[in-house]
Amino acid sequence: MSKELRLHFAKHVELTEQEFAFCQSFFQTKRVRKHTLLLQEGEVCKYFLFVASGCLRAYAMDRKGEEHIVHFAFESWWITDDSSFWTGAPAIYFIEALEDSELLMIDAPGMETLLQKCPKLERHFRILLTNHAIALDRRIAASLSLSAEENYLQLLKVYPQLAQRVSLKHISSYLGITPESLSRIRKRLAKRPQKS
Amino acid sequence: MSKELRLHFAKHVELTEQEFAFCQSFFQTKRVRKHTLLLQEGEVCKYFLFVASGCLRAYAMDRKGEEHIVHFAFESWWITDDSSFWTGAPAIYFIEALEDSELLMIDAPGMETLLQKCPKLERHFRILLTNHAIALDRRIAASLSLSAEENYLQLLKVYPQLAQRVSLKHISSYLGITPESLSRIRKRLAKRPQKS
DNA sequence: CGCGGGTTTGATGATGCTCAAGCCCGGTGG
DNA sequence: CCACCGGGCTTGAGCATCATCAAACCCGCG
Repeated sequence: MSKELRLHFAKHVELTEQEFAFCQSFFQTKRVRKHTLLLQEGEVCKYFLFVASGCLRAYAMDRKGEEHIVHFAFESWWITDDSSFWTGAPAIYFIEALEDSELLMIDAPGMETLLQKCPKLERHFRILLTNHAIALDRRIAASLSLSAEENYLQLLKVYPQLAQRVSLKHISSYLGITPESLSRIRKRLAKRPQKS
Repeated sequence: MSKELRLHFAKHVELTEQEFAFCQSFFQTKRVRKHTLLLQEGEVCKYFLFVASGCLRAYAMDRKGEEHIVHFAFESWWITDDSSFWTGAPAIYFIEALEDSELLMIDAPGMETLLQKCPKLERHFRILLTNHAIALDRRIAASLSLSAEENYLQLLKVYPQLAQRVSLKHISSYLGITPESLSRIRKRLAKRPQKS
């Protein structure tokens, strides 16, 4: 299960076997079944999670009790409630497994130590966060300038796996529209000339 | 003008006078007047900009020629087109000064060298990017769950300076609504019992 | 079978958009 | 000093998109 983590780190830094073994020692592994709640709003988020396999979602709940998905996390992505994890503040998101998943977990003191002892990873995470920021900017730009339908198509272009793996309800929540609207959008697209 | 940069770095790392002097040597200074375009879509974004004073905006232009503001940058914030700056791809945003501004500029090779020679800054930027990601997540969650009016109020709560310094047109563009709508929102708010 | 979650469909309505006109105010030139 | 212009903001009327509410449908599972 840590093979995925090894490959993941290798994207931006080179680690020797020993170095990686050292890093790995900071993580616990966990297998969870679909629907497992890993974090609740209001708790302190103890772990930074690496998804070795499976799929999670982070969502916020508004005053009316509606859920709004802020992130999905598939294989070899990280997920956490950043503000809670890094500062110890109460979490503002829920995190839930959407499929049976294998996770690697590191807590905040572990993360601090890891980064201190293995400063190469500072670089790794800086690059990761930069890419993350690029993706978030694109999502924001898309939501500002596109219609619901265009937004959906753009999402599918970036994450083609999504339509297969995630329910209509969750995709609509991520897009900020109702399930009914997304259903109608799909219907329209289905009966329209489409490429590929 | 580099005093602001010094204070900024001091938020997350400690640098000696020499270290800072070294860092500083990587930056050029630039004063620009309101309305100056610092980056155009399609160009390669050569610089990572630190705003010592003043205010800039980054915006995307859609097919219809409408502008959508992705970020504002006030004093001691950074701004760039990340995907272009880090990878050399064509920029997808425009960057423009909204006020006369003082900028510190570093190019990509400079940035790489700086981070290599002064690894403490990896940490600084990682923390900065984490905070940035937190802010972006909140903006996304807000746009998913709030009405235009609630969104505007939330924005004012986070950046009270905004209403004074930035035109209605630009704020509405950031919120993803038309100037007309924001004008009506303000009218409604003005004639309603308000706190403070 | 029949239950139940997720999805689809339909009818109606609200929020925010479009287009067009008018207003306010600061700047310029006569 | 005033008349005029122009940009930014406001206001109004009609419209599009998407939300809401309610019902029906589909299909896997007990």
